[in-house]
Amino acid sequence: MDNVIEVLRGRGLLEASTSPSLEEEAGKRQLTVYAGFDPTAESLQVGNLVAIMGLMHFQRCGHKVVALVGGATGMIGDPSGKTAERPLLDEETVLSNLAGIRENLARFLDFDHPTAPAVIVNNYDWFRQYPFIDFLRDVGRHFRMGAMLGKDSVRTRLDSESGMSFTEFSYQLLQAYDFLHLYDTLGCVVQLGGGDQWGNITAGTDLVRKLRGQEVYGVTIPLVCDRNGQKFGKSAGNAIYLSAAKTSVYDFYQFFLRVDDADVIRLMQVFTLLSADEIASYAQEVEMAPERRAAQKRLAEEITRRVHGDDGFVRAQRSAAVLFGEAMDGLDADALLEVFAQVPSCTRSHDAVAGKPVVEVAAEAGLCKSRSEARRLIQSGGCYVNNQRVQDVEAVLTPGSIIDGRLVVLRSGRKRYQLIRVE
RNA sequence: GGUGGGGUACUCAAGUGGACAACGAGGGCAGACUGUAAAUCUGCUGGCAUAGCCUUCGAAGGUUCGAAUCCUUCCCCCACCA
Repeated sequence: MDNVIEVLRGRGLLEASTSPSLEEEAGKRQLTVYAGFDPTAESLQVGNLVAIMGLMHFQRCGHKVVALVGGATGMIGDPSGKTAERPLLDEETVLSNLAGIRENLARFLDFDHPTAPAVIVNNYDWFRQYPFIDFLRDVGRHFRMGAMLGKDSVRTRLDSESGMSFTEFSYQLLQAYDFLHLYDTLGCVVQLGGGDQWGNITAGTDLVRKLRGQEVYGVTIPLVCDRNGQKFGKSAGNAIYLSAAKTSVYDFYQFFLRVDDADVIRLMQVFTLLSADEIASYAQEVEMAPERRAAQKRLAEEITRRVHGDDGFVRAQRSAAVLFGEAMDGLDADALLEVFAQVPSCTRSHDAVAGKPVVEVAAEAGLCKSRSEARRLIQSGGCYVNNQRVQDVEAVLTPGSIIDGRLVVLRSGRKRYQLIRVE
C-alpha cells in the first residue's frame, strides 16, 4: 500500500503538515482522517474538490475517512478567506443540504467499503446539546487569546474595515472541538483541509494534544487558483456545482474543457488519478500542440465521468462536438433534443413564442436577465436564434423559427445556449 | 459611554445643492483576433413601452423649484479614549 503522504506530495497536493512524523505513521498503520464541508448549498462545488480528492487518496491508501458536514459551524460561518461575514444558515436548510452532499461525496468515496467505509457526520449532532457554559469551561479555557488573535484569518479580518463579530471569532473553537470529538469517538487523528484552513486545523491539533496528551496531525492542500490567482471554480460569477440539478452536465464538462493552458496540467494532478507519466505526456502535448487541447479534453473527461458517470460524459461530449463542430442545419428536433439533453432548457407554449419579439423571449426564457440586457446583446451582435445571428433588435420569432414546431435554440455569444421546448 | 472617521451600483472607489443612472479601476457580458486558450483591441454593464419615463448613493423624515450632496433622528462599521 502506498504511503498517502507520498502520494499527495507527488501530485502537488501537499502544502503543509503539522509534523513530519505523520508520514511515518501513515506508512505504519491505518489512520482515520477527516475533512470538513460547509453545507451552504444542496450540492458541493468544484472548489470543494481539493478536499474531496484528498480524502479519496487517503481512502485509496487504506485509511478510514470521515466527511464532516458542518451543520453547526455552517450556521456560524468561517471567517477564513472572507472579507465579510456571511449570512447564517438555519437548521432546516442545513439538514436538507446534507443529503445532497452525501450524494456528491459518494462519487469519490466508498461508503460501502468492506473494511474501511467512508463515514459522514454532522457536527450539529454534538453541538446542539452542548450548553454554552459547559463549552466555555471545558473547551474555552484551553484557548489563549494570544494564539487566537494571531491566526491569519482573524488578523486579516480585524485589519479590514468591516471588522469581525464574536460569533465568527468563536469559529476556531468550534472547529477545534470537532477534532477533539472525532478523536474521542472515531479515533480520528488527522484533519485535512485547504490551505486557508491551517489556522483552524492547528487549533484542533493543539486542543487534542492539551486535553488528551496525544499527538494528532493536520495536513493542508494548496488551494487551486487560476493563473490570475483567482479562486478556481467560479464561472460567470456562479460557482460550478457537482450536482446536475445546480450545474448542468454540459456546463460542467464545458467548464473543464475551457481551462487555461497554464492551469490544465496542475488541475490534472489535483483532480484526476492519472499517473505521473501520463500527466507528463499531456504536459508535453500542451507544449507542442496546445491548439489540440488534448489535456483539457482528458481532464474534462476524467472529472465528468467521475461526477456524472459515463453516460453523462458521453452526452456532454457529443453535445460539444455538434455545437462547436458541425452546423445544426440538417438536424431535426429529435436529434437536437438529444444533442442538447444536458443544456439548460425550458418549456413554453407555442403562443408564448411564435410571433413574439426575440428580446422578449430571450429575457423570459432566461438567456438574458432582462429585456434591456437582451436588447444590448442583440445590438452587440451576440444573440443567435437557431445559430443565426439576430440582426435587428425588433426581430420577431416566426413560426418558421420553431424547428419542427417544437424547438427553438437560443444562444448568447459563442458558448451559452438556452433551449426552448415548444408545446 | 466619549471623540474622530466612515456607510455610493457586483467589488474597490470618485462625487459634497442642478450638467448624476452617478468619474475611474477591477470584475462580468458581447464583438474582432484565435485553439471553445491566453494576451490585445472595441462596445456594453439599474429597470421599462428606450431620443421619454421610473427606481437607486445605510434607513426614515425635513429644507429647496431641484438633494448622493444641506438639516434632524435612527441603524451599522472602523480607530482612539473610557
